[in-house]
Amino acid sequence: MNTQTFRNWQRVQEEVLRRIHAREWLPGDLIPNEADLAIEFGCARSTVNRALRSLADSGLLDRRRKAGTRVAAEPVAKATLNIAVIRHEIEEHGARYGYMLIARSLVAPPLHISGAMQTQPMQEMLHVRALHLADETPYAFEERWVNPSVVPDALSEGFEKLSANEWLLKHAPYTHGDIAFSSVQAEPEVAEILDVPPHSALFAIDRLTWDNQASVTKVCLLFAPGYKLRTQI
Amino acid sequence: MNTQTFRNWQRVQEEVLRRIHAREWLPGDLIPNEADLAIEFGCARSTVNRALRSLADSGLLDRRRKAGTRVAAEPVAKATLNIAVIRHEIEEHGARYGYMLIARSLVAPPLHISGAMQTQPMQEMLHVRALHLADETPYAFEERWVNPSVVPDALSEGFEKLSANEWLLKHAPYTHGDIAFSSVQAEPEVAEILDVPPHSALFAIDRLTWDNQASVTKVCLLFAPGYKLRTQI
DNA sequence: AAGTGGTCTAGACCACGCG
DNA sequence: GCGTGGTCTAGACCACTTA
Repeated sequence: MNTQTFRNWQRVQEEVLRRIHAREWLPGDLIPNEADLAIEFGCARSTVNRALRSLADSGLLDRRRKAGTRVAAEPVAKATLNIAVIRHEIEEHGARYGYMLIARSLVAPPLHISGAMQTQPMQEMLHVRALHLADETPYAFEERWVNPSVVPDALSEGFEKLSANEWLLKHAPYTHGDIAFSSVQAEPEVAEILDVPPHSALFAIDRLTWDNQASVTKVCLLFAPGYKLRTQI
Repeated sequence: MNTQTFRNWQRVQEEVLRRIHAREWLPGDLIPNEADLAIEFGCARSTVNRALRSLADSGLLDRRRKAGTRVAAEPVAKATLNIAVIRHEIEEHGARYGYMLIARSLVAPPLHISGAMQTQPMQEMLHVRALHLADETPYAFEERWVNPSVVPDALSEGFEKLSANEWLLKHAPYTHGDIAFSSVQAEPEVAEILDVPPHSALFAIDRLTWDNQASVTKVCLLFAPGYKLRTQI
């Protein structure tokens, strides 16, 4: 029944992709329903369903009950970024990872931090500043706020050898988070830490994670010039 | 059989998520196999399979035949970015979209372009430079190379009113692409176009798309300071 | 060798949302 | 109303990988 011995739904998917790409089915076109395609491909409807659902997830198809399945008029490219631990990212490039703690304190945060994290303005938070290095060269500066009422164990962790970046991933589960990528000019202090000229263009990743309704941690990572975040679409 | 009338697999998924999050199942732990979970949840194995497969896709579970399913020791956060047409991005923010063509020519590209696009060095390519505006303010500078042997129709398109960004999405299908995000200093010429101080930190998106083995287009988008690319994890 | 997840099937019921 | 996709089931076979 299969022309290959396995992954029949991928065969279906590839054939559908081929038809879209060969412009047999044009953007906006209604394609045959699942039952008809199942007959055509000689497989069960659920196999067709899996193939089409997967393509709809990637944005190439628009599916609506009763209205049927259409080729997306303007496919939205979806790029999936893997946000790994910085140590792994560096080691994957074949470089030697280094870590330096710059500061660690328990203080009341600035208002824009307590505001974003929705904590009481006077509540003390754990503040950690650290540097990640690749082959002894500054790679990324990390500035982080940790909510101690959600992660009390963090108070007894010095972050001297193990980065907060890595410690939190193992000890502080989160349910969801917001992430933003941007470009910023290096302030003099950060420029010195990263050993780059003042006002260099740095790649910034801002991340705020939540454990249900409570904020876990807010981090800003500033990457030295030359950093690129890559992926495929 | 369902406690809600629909989406039973999501109930299973949420219960598994709850157990991971409540640390009933710790990172690295082996969880019960599909058949046992199906009995426990009173549903078919394929329902459990869908729930667990979906969690494995998001990086929270590691699944291997015979070895079973484990809670990921270090969940890799996967951020999905929707790379939309710039016009839509601006209009979604409630701003008025504007477009200005700066230059359009057919020339032999620099070597690093023909190299990346794997075209013959002397082969002429369509070169387009344009500006996207939000509420009359420069938003992003677009510099693009289009492979005319893959998209011949582009030669008869002036890109005076409709941006290449938008035109290509409708007229030039692609099978895959590479994308990179980085931070760059504005060169004087670009700074003037974007109306920002020289050496401003710009957010850059580099994209190279392919139609099977042939490169379709290579584009560099430079966003004015303040731009942020946001998503959820 | 044996247990696990990956896939497929044939059939079923139903939520949704066009018309 | 009714066609469509969304989901679920019970069962089956098999690829993979570890023990």
